[in-house]
Amino acid sequence: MLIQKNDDINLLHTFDCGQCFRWNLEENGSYTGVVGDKVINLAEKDNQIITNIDSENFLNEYLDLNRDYSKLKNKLNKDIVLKKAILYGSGIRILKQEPFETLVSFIISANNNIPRIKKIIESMSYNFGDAIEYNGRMYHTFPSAQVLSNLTEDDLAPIKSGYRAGYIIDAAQKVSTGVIDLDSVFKMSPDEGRYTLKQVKGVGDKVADCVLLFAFQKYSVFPKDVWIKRILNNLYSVDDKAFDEFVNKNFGDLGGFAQQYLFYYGREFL
DNA sequence: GGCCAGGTGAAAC
DNA sequence: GTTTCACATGGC
Repeated sequence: MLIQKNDDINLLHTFDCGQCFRWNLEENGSYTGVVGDKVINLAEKDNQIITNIDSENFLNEYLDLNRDYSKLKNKLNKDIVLKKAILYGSGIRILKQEPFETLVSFIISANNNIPRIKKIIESMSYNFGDAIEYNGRMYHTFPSAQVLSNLTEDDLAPIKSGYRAGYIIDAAQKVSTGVIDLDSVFKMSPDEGRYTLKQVKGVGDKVADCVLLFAFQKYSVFPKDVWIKRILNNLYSVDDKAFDEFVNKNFGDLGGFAQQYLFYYGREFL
């Protein structure tokens, strides 16, 4: 299936900017990922996106194609540094990812590096998710909270998540039993959502903020990790103490978008 | 070998 | 409240 290309999407930038872990570049230049129970392949060709998915609505939603990025970019472009970052990361789109998967993925991300984060997530899916065949290959869904909640830390040993195994199980149990109602976070303010997510062991401000931004569409949230601290320090001479105020004042409601552009830009050049 | 990686929890001040 | 340290694992 073809969908008319929104002229403001770039698959490389979108899948490489650090928000997601399960999209991989194929030899032919297309990207394959597992989203929910679907294996999706996407390719850019001329001014169109070619995909195996027959639901245009599904992709519009996941890629947030109905959002007018030119509008928010126009606002952010007033900042000279951001203008460069936006040019560099043109076509980044913040995906609407599944909350539980995003929560567990960013729990795994703590004190870890990206290649290993991806390996652990793939291994977890391979061991505990459902198999799907696509194009002669087997793929695996991200395991449900229900399935993970019945595992022990020993069961998780094969995925090599280290001390995070207990955190993963805690998240699965709190979600599957309803101690935490993830759906309710959609309706919450960022502060309420952060408070709710932080009830899970292994979830602090940074992990919670990534989940709020990448799964719950809290676009004002600006996840604060070592990289973005380094980047703001370098590009704006903002130190740790001035960080929060600077971010609120300069990026406001669009903090999440600004964070993604700056993160992607800064990681390449700093 | 030691240090680091998209932090966090727990135990000190 | 703020600071300090351990934490599984793997790559360099």
